[in-house]
Amino acid sequence: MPPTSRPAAPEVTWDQVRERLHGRGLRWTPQRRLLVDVLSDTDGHITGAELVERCREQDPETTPSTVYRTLGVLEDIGLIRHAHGLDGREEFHVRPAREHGHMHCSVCGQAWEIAADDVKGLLRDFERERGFKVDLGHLSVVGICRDCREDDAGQV
Amino acid sequence: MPPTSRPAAPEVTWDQVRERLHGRGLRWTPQRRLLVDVLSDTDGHITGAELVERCREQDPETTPSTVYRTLGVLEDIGLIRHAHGLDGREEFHVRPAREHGHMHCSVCGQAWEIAADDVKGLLRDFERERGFKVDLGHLSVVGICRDCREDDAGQV
DNA sequence: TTAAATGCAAAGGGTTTGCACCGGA
DNA sequence: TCCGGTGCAAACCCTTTGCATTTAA
Repeated sequence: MPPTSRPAAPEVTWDQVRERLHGRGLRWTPQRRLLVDVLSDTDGHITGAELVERCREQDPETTPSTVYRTLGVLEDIGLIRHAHGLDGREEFHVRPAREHGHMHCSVCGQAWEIAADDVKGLLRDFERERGFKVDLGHLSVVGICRDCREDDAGQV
Repeated sequence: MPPTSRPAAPEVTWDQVRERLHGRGLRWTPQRRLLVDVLSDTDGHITGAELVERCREQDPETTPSTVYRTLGVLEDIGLIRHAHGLDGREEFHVRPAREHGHMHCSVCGQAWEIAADDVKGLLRDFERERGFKVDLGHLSVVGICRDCREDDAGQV
């Protein structure tokens, strides 16, 4: 099972972002372009603060407020999603072709993706038994991964 | 399906907390007693800030630092656990006889408990296929509940 | 007696907001 | 032109920390 960072292969045609924005009467600015670029180089999850930092690497003028506001906009138009990491901070990720959740190891901090297929029983059961529509993109399962269990057998 | 707040029925003999603390060379103080009392009146999940507030209702002298430090201690000795709520904030809950996760509706904000039984397939699959030990107490499933789907059929 | 715990006040960190100015369309 | 976006700075909120003081055991 691969760690959270693997080769990108952006699912979204980023050139289309501009049009999606325009379609809603929103604007395409250099700052938004930069953020979109940074996001397109991201395949795993990344916090808002980290995005600010990466944008600053490209353009030191970047200000947090703009980044956070743009994140909101991008989420509104459905290009990114957020979930919550181990520490409870928001983590954004580029909305993939297939929605996925995350699996976090509380020992090593590594994270992996969870595909709908990996939890189809869960999705089905919640739907059937509770009428609850699980938001896969928001699902995060915390626990201890195989490696950490082996490294440190028999801990809480 | 009951909402998150239901009759208490504390699983833990709170009188024993004192002894657990003593057992570790830690102390039983009025402030800790108050927090433990407040916690024992809580069956769902509650944020640190809310705990501070509730303690203040009983004793306006309560200071946040003491509450947060005590929460850490109580978690260390295994009396409470924390997970992350919808907004990513830490939510503490009294460690129940049976560990459980939480199911949050992103529309109405209501939350329900998830028992091991409700997700036994998930626990088993992750164990078998990934060697991953899921931390049920940390599991939170976000989505849309039956009522909200009915109220507002056909929204994102 | 003495280490643990408290209270205060201040720092911290990420995120949000108000507001005047700027600039895509 | 005009409304959306930006940048700045300050506010916010919850949480953590340092340190002198208090207190449980």
